[in-house]
Amino acid sequence: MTAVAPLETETFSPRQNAVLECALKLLVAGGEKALTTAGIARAANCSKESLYKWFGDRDGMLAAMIAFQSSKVRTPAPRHGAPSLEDFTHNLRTFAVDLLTVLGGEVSLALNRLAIGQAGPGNTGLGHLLIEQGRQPIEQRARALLELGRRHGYLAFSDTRQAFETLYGLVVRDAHLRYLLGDAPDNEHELSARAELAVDQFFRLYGRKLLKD
Amino acid sequence: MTAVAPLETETFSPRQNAVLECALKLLVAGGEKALTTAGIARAANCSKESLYKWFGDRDGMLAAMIAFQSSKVRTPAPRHGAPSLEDFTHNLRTFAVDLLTVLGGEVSLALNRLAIGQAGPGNTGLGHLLIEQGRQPIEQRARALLELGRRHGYLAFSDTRQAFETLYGLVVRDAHLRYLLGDAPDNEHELSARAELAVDQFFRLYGRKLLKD
DNA sequence: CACGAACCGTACCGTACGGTACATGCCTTG
DNA sequence: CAAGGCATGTACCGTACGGTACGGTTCGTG
Repeated sequence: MTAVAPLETETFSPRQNAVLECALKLLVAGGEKALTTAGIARAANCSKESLYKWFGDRDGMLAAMIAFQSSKVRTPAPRHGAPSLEDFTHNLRTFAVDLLTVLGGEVSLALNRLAIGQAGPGNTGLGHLLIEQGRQPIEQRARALLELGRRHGYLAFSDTRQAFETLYGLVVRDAHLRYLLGDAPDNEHELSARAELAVDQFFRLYGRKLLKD
Repeated sequence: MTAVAPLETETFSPRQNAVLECALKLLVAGGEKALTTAGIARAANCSKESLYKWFGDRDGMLAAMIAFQSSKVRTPAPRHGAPSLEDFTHNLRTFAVDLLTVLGGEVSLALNRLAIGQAGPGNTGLGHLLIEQGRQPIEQRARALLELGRRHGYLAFSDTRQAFETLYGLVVRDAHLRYLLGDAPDNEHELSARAELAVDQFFRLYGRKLLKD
């Protein structure tokens, strides 16, 4: 099919991007019930007919919103070279804080709530889309980071996926679900404290014994 | 307030329980969109008027469903006494498997999807209810288990909450969210393997060095 | 300038839902 | 047996949404 598509920035026109941005704002502000076609058209100063012309139907609109949001996020590649143990630890902590920040972000929460609310026995489309577009980049970045640490002798593991999932669990715990259910996200101080503790625990599980005593 | 209420099975009449059971079945089968008042009345052979008489409105119905479901779950208290290390390890693994099984259960997933879909900027009612009714018992059971292990010298920690959250993260990882988004739950074999690994990791973080070499 | 494409705003249609009202029937109670 | 409460089932109402159709406007193009 479209296996040769080289750039994913061209999936939508600027006008459509603006409309999707408005739709995201609406979703964040009022949840799924506030995301009506009429509401989007009114907020974006466009006609419903254009919405249906561009996105097909409401589900296409939701999928487009997910794709658009994921296209906005650039996953910063960790600068390679030869990081010291301190650098690498700092990288891990930064990743942990970034992860918690992203998961607690308004737009991410709204889209996750949307996909989860839609998910049912048969409706796995949005969910899988969200996993693909939102989760995979994070996992790729984390796996690259972990393997970098292994190459430099700071970490020891055989299964990258297992190591990543452990790190994810230590960092996120049940925070994501609490956020989704409406709990107020933690402040920046708690966030970094959690990240530090999680990375510390992760090193005790997967770090080579380069740490003091 | 009702601190002396010995039995919480009396919150709803048997007839109402049957209706709630039907409503849960509908929710599990078809998601939130299938949970209409007319549908519930038809499936339960009752009238809409009775529904509104018993539960007030639709939100009251949802809250009653959560309360009813949580009232069905009995948290088995770990048998006290003096467990050996093997017993205690087995208890932890059982807890881990139970936790994953509960979180992956159809009813739990459906209710969580419902509450998450409803959750928004102001709508935190159902979410908090779900946290209180569904989460607290599990946490209490786990904390009791952890402190039992500490009393017997198998574990060493100062902050029970921190230890519990670590155990939770190691056991659950991102499984709950994947379930919620529509991923098929893991089979029993994967489940117990995950539980075993998680408990092993937890011992390496919080266990006294009673493990071999 | 003339033409056409794209788009906006609005009006419209069918449907489906939450909630209410009412008529019928069952079952307890005096 | 009579009467009243309680539940069922159906019909009904207002509303709001997804989706479509249409007239008017803007803008690029030959």
